Amino acid sequence: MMPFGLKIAIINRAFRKKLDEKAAAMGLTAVQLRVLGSVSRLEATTEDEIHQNDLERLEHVSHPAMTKLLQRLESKGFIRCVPSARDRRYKVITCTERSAGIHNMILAQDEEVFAELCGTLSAQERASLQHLADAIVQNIDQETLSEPEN
Amino acid sequence: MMPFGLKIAIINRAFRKKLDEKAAAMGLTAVQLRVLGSVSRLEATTEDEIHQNDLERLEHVSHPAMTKLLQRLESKGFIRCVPSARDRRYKVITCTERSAGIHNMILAQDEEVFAELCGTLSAQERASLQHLADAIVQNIDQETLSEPEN
DNA sequence: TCCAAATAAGTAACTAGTTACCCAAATAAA
DNA sequence: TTTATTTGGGTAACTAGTTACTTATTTGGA
Repeated sequence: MMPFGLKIAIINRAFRKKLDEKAAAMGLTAVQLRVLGSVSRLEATTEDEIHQNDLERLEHVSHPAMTKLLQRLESKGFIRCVPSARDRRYKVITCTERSAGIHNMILAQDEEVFAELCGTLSAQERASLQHLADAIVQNIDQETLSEPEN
Repeated sequence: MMPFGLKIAIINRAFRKKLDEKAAAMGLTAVQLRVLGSVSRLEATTEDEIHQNDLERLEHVSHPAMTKLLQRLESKGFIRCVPSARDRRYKVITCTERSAGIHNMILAQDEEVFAELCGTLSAQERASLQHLADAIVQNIDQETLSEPEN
């Protein structure tokens, strides 16, 4: 009887709120922590330069939102942004000493919040939820790929 | 490997985006449509006055966010707000002629978006997803009830 | 009865998200 | 080679969300 859109919005807000409390210990917000985690994870898994563009596509977030996020992360000293030598349109994003290899810690905090939210769910239910969420995200990825006219 | 918080944020954004397209036909945003749906649904299911307070608790949204949302819905002529005669601190919210009984239509649009997002999921998987989301929302409701010190 | 605590709603200032528009650099075509 | 298109990033203006603070009304206790 409660619309699905409302459920998702409530879960999203509750998740962000819980993660905000953990992120505050580093002087960050939940969203900033999540993006920092993505930068650190990409840095650990690819040799390529990381561009703002990549983060926008990964998080399905608009240009200006990512611009402001990265400006805040840079001003707080968690990332560095320099123009690419290969193509000066691109902004190359790297972690600083302060945030190098931080993705494991951030992933652990994400899992803690997930566990808190799923208090009453069995291990099977949690796994099922992760699987279903993956499938939907994959659908969304697929759709945005097939409509590049924008 | 993708953190759950990121999955939820991506799904939430995709849902809002799809619903925004439908809501635009009425000159509303997805969030405004959702709140209007809640007002209309409460109006149809209870005899009590509907207060801003009730909507904040239902949607797990902060005071100021709801204040601004209701101001926009009122200025667009979709709801009316008057102080309660019983207790003038309360704001009584009602649908206008324009929005009376609109909750069924809004729920149908929500279900359409849900179906689009779940394109590749079986009926069992969709039902399972709804059930899991309900359980988490219930957990969140429970927690916020047990910590009223704020 | 009067004053203090509780509570509904509003305001200020901020982060996060959107669309729509601008600029600069690279690419491709004349 | 010069011009036009494409593409990455930035800016403006808005909605939506947050916390922290203020205001006003009701309630309850001295």
